[in-house]
Amino acid sequence: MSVWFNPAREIDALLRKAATSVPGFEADFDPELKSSDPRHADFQANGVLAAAKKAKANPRALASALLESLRTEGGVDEKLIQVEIAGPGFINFKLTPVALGSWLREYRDESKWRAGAARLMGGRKVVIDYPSPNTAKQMHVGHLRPIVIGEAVARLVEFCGADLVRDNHIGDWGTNFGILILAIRRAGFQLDAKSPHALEDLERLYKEGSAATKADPALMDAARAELAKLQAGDAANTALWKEIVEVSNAACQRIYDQFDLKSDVILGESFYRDKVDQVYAELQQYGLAEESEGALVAWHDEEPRFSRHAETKMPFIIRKRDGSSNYASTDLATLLYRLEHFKADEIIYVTDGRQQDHFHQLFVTGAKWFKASKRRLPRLRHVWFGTILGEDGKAIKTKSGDPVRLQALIDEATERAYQEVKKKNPDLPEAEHRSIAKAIGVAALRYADLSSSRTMDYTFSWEKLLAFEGNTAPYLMYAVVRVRSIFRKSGLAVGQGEEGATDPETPTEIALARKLLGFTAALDSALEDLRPHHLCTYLHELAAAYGAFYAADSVIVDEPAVKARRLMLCSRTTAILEVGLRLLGIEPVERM
RNA sequence: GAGGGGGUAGCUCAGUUGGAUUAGAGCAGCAGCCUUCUAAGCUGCGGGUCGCGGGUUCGAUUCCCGCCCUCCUCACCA
Repeated sequence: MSVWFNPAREIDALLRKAATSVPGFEADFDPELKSSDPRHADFQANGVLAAAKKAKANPRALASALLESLRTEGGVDEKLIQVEIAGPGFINFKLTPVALGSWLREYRDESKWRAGAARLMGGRKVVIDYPSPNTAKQMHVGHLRPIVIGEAVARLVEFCGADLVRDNHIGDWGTNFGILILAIRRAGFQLDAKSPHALEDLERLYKEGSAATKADPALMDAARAELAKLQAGDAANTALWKEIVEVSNAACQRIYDQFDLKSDVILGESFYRDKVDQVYAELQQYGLAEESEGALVAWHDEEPRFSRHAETKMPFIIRKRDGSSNYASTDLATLLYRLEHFKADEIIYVTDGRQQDHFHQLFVTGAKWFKASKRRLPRLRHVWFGTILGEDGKAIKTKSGDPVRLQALIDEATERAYQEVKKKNPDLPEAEHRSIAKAIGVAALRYADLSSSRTMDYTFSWEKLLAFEGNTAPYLMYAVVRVRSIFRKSGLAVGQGEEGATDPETPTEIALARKLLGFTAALDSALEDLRPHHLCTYLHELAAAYGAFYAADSVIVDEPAVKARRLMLCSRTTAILEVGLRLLGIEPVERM
């Protein structure tokens, strides 16, 4: 018989079918099949308990009637799956070593898993918006998250079959430019885009401008006026703006390169400067926007918070009092562009959680607008993340204080990794020490950020971000290195030497094999809410299972069948670890 | 006030639609394991009334209600 790629799904279907001929089960019976504590079983069906309650029947009796029906219908092959009733009426399904072995022989490489995953998002056109920084600031540790989370989500979605456009929607058309231009003028500063200190100078000026406009409302108005001039096409401000953007983008690119981040398009807010008038016109035409205190705003009375009757007014401001555009204007224009130009089925925005209200209003406004104009509305998702906090427990900001720069963090991670690899593996050539250190350092940062739930805030700490032991990227990469070393020493390529492999036998072989089968479930749960930490958790468990196997069972042994099956386990382990690490944006290394 | 995040082991955090005698992991602590495939590793031990109080249920860290603590957002910043 053929081997099921996803046994849980097949068992679920069989139980539903079996239930149709058993009195006591309704037509919409859900077996509630889920993965189980491995001490009991691989999967357990809990649904009989709920059904028994409805039918006022004895759950265990109902469960055995269901199993009887399953058997008469052909049931499951008991050589592959053991079934038993347990506890108050759970049905346990345990995969036998025969089933595990068959699966491992059948589903052997990335192309098989990719094909399996493609059913999740295959054929969908998806635009993902990240890391979308504001311009004219140096990147600090707070900018780690949009880069790392955005990249992981993008790769995950792409792996699952989406036709993906990565759009870096940089913030290059907002009031921060008004502040910066004002500060430059006030300081009499001459910007030299070629100066190596250009960005530092801009950042210093921005900080000065930010403090000054905060202290003096008249200066804030002056800053807004500079922005209005820029948006109106003023030649001097436009020239200055161009230089600032150029300096800023070059600096960002140096960071992106180190994170292996590539955008398909960079369509910043300024790209939409000539597209906002249509937004104003249409929203007014459909009665979705109106004047309020001189600004053009959208209210959403059906939501108390965004209602015009709310105690604290919170309108969606789509055009400012002075006529200039803002975040909302350009985001609405961007929404339309992504529908018309990219034919997006889905748009994913990766930003800080403090923008939740903005996106809520954007999505509601967009939905009403597209409905009124008879346009198709893409699925809109805000993939938000928590804030990285400074030692003081407050969000890290450029405006105040002096946050750790992202480049400094990368450099420190690389240096620590370099010292470590030189100590652990002194015989490697210097160049390899350097390249391994770079890979491990950045990987450690990424994984540290990705491994906790993205909606959690966390406090910045060198110790946390640069850990190399335990549940860290180096631990996972190390598991890959140990597998590859075995193949290298045996003169085999990964994937070779497994002819005649028997089914897993020892407890550690069986535990590893079961963990390997869990890959697809891990993908599902990571994709569900676009939460990469589910993948991290899985990969750590897989690496741990490999660690136990590695310590308990020698691979290079004399008995050919044992050796073959252990090589097979090694090969599958490294293949899944490598695919999983790459989904997180981490490139494995051969040695470390 | 409204909306959102969080409150689980000394610390940092998992816990998928409520589920099974011991609620998991990493770090930190303690005790072991390198002449054989890389010890960035492996094995074991100790450590938790899952914020508090009710409710629903055969069963609640998970669902409902109330309360407490904490962080974030709330008119022209993005």
